[in-house]
Amino acid sequence: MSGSRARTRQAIVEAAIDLLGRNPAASLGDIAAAAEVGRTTLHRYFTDRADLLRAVSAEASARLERATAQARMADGTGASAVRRLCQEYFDLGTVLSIIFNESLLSADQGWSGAGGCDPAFVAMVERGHRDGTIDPELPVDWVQSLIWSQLYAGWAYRAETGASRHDVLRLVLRTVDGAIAPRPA
Amino acid sequence: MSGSRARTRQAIVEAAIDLLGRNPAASLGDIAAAAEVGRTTLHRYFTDRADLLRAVSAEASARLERATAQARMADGTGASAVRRLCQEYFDLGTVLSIIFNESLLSADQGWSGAGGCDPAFVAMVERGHRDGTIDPELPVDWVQSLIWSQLYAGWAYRAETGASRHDVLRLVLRTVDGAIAPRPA
DNA sequence: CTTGATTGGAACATCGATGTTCCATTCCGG
DNA sequence: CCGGAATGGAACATCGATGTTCCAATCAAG
Repeated sequence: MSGSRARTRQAIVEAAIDLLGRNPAASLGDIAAAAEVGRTTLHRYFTDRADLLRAVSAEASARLERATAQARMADGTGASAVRRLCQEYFDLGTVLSIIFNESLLSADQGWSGAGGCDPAFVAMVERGHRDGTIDPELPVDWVQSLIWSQLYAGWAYRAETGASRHDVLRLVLRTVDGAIAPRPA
Repeated sequence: MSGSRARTRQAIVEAAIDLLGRNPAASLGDIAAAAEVGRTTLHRYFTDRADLLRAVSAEASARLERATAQARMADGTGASAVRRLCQEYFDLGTVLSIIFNESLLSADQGWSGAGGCDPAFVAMVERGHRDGTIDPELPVDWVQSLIWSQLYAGWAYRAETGASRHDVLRLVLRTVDGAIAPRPA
């Protein structure tokens, strides 16, 4: 039945996001095991490893886009929008790693990772430059790189230290705020 | 002759640091090619892949230690010492990735990556907490994670944008300074 | 020049990951 | 209950990375 197929497929994609986020070289066998399906079943849904990767990438992009929309980058001061964006991205977890690694391989998406293309993001940071809430010395690209690296660092920090979600989010926001703040000097 | 052997060995280790830093799954064949030696020769110097990894790890640790000593973490204010440390680490390049990935696998070294053990580092940050140059709300572990992530981000940023060493170092230092500065509020 | 050291290449066996095929079992709606 | 859909496991072929062996070519010092 079609409902069952959809559920199985989703379970595989989710297991793949989890494992591939931690280790991009995870084997299909491990992914199948994590999804609690046979390796045969996995191949029944995704002919190739590449096929699975495409599905994972699509799911990750969808989640990223949802979080992005949620952040309303066009509202408020530049810095407050950056803060909201960090909050929304924070819970993406291993999806961040997926997007991050993916951007190094296929420069297909109009977004993220590499050349910092997303016009809404550029607009947000440049607005911050003008309204005095983001250090004008920091290029847009750099701010993007800063956000990604801090979100990743926060995720890793949490995994290492076992700190609470709330505490780590607090640290990330405080750090990013301080980093992008214009200098008094 | 012994001089030749040492030179060949060093060339292999250096090529390995370069390739493995970019891609931890690089094949021995690629590494041999990058070192401009035959794969046979590589195996003559390092029986295992594990054997080569040990040598790479040792070399990376040595370079890291040299840079650490150079930074004189005990001198000056906490923040100024952090700044010096970033400067010294900045040129380590792919060595940073090696150390970073390594720390996730083998928690043997008394240093770096994971639990932030190095007593000199702890002393430096706590000094900064006391002398008012480092935000006391940021745990020592977090400052360490911040430094690593920014150095890595800086390296990646440079590779992506082609910005000059000097400009990227400037961005890294400015960002870390701002991030660890105590908040006026 | 001669000799031992060093190297590169070819061939081979092994191993794990991958992808495919086939069959038995289980699940679920009609 | 029945029949098709969905699943899991076993077996097999393939492929790339790895590690080993052997031999010919080259280098470098005496």
